[in-house]
Amino acid sequence: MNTGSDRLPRRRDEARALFRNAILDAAEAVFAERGFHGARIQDIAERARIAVGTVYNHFEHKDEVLAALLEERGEAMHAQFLAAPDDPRAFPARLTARVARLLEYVKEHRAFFAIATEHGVFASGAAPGAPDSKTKQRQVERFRALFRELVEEGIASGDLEPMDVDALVRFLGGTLRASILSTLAEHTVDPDAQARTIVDLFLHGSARRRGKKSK
Amino acid sequence: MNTGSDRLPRRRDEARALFRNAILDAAEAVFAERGFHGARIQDIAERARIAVGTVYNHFEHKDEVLAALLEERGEAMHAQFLAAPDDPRAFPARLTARVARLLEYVKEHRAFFAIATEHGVFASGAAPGAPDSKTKQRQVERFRALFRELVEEGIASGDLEPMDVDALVRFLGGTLRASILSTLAEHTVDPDAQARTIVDLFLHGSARRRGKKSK
Amino acid sequence: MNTGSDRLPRRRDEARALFRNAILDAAEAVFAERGFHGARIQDIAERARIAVGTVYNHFEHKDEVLAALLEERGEAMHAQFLAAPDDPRAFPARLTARVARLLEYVKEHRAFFAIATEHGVFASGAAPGAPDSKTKQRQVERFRALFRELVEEGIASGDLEPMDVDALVRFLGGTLRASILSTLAEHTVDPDAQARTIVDLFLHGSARRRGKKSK
Amino acid sequence: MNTGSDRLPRRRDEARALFRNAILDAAEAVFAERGFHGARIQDIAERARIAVGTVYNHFEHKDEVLAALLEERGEAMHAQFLAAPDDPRAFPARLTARVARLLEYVKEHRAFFAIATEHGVFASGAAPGAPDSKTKQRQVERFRALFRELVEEGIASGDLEPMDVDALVRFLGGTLRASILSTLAEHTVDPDAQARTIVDLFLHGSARRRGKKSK
DNA sequence: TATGAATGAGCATTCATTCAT
DNA sequence: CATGAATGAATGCTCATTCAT
Repeated sequence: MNTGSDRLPRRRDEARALFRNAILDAAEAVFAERGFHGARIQDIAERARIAVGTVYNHFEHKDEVLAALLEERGEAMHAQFLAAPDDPRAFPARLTARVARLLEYVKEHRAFFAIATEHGVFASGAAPGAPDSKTKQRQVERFRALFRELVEEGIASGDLEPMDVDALVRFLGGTLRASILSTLAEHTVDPDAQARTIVDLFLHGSARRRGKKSK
Repeated sequence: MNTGSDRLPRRRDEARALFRNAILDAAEAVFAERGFHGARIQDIAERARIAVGTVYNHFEHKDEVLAALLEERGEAMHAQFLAAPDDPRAFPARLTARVARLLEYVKEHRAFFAIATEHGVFASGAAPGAPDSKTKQRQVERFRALFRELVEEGIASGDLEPMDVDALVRFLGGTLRASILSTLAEHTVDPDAQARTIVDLFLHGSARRRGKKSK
Repeated sequence: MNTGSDRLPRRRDEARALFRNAILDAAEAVFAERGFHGARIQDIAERARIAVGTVYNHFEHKDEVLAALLEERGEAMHAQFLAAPDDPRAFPARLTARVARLLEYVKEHRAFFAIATEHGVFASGAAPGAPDSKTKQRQVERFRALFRELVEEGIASGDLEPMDVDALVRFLGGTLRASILSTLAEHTVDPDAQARTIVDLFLHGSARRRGKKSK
Repeated sequence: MNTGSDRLPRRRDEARALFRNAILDAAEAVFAERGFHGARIQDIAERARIAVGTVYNHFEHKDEVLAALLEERGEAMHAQFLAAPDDPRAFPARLTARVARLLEYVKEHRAFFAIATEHGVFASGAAPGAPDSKTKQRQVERFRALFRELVEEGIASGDLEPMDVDALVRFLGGTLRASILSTLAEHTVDPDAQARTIVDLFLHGSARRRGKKSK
């Protein structure tokens, strides 16, 4: 299954991937700390314990480091938010499950989430001045599409008010963004409980509930 | 009413204010377009049709230009969002009126709103790498306090669910931020209608309403 | 003797001279404190309690302020060092009297002396980078000429070794410069005593005197 | 003697030293020509035939270039002035030998001597406005200490008048400074002859010598 | 391929000088 | 003539990118 000839290339590829990943890890930390402009390639290289030149052996430009970061880590985050086979069928519970998974991802990648929102991945308001790569736009679209799908699903199932889809998408993005960002610093919150709160607000708002409804 | 002796000083002060304002106007546009780091003092000066040195006759540092912008324009925006004597008494209508005024302000100062949110005025998620002046922090606190007050008022009046105040504050901020940012590009929306939609989402969420309640 | 018509002009001239002097006084202090390059016209104006523009009503350039300073105050210092009618006839006593007068002048104009030496007035080694005006050169020459005259007088009278005049001039300048500069900070020294020490070193050097000669 | 493993580092260090030296050489010339403030990093870089950035790869600030210059070249000059094993024992001859060595050094480093004196290394009268680094102060102290030592030695041996040591130190510094500076431009003088003249003036002053003593 | 020094365009800031009031 | 704000050339320093080793 593994011929001798491809053993070396494979090793080589693994080595490349190792470097690449180390760079992205470092970039994640540094971009989150200082923002895109404040982060120097030098800083990233130092944090990755490699030389500046090496960064340029893996990425053409500083922009590309950011793009790759948003692309690859965004892909993972995106995957977490996708519906899973075992998710409940009912819309509210289903949404809650997905949000909980997202929160769990964020818990492990606080820095990345900060970067992602800074670059408008969650709810527009992009960072002006930062590079506006294709990749970045695509990632933004990707999440927007996911949200839209979700909202349409909710409308179809009769769980969401059949109103302007874009408005609902923004509402969902804004709610998630604000709630998650604020927990970036805290380390204690339980993802499931938080997810329930978020979804409850998204679904029923903040108005006083007289009857028995909620949850 | 205007003695001869103070005529000159008054003129001078007016001139100073004129320059200062021109700089802030230019900065508003340039910061919004390119972000803090991307904005060159040169750009701001050119846009204001003055010389670079003049900028420094009015502000000590680039940072200070941003701080003054957030301070002064933020003050105005803040004022719009304050309760007005003629506002309705009932919480929902009251909130709607205030949001509508805010929207009207934003309509005239799209660029500023973008900057304000980028710097975390509306809902944290500050821009890393940007200067973190006292002024800026104060402005952020200011809005947070206003939101908190509003939320507490709503809880007191029985219109809002008596839950974690911070969570509601974030929810409100996130909802406003997302909704308003998305309309920054559009020129057509009616502030009142938009305000109603926003407040409705904030109060009753996105869940399908079976009964007759909403409007 | 004083017709009505010239009264006003005279007053005007006096006013001009007042301003001019205030500027030079301020410049003396600021140049001494921060050096030519470090001194900003602004600083000088502030110290003189006038506006920057006013400095330019009296001097064309920054250079010219320095030049005027060296010229006018140098003239005064020069005058002190000139032989006076009452000076003793014998060369050593004569030299001592002149040096004592110089020291007295310096006592009152420490700042100026520092500037003068910085600009090579006493013993070359000019400050590179500082403007090299005609005036400045003239002032330098002036003192050099005075020293040369003095040395030649000493040789003629048989009191100085008839050696290379330039070498003696430098020796005299160097001895004066070093001795005076070091006393710039101290406030206690008696000019006469110091003058005697300086002249003694200049005349007889530092070698141990066995016999009875000195003084 | 030279293992393979250290060959590369050694080369690198050599390269670094080469650049560093080129920068210091250039700085020596430019500082001497235009003074500290007048010297632009650009000028130094151009003279060294390197890029501006390279200067900053070797020195943090402009100040540091000057400091390194004073430190390193000053060290060498200092070394020349130190007593050597072969120096004569008798004070006058000993001093003459040392001064001659100093003159020889200066002959090769005219520019540096000018800078050193400008910054007060030889006899106070520091350049106001120029940076006042630790290094610089140390270098000044260093020479002063050397002079003091020398003077004390002379007093101990009975060759110098047992008077105020500081006064003698200043006298020596002033004499050297003035004599050397004036020869900076000339290229012909014989160091030994000049040293004899200087020391003779320092020891016996400029007064006419009747007897047979001198030399 | 990793390294890290060299490069130089780019930018914030200063300050001598001008000029309308 | 005094004033002081406007001007813009000049300069120190940074940092993305290149490239010889």
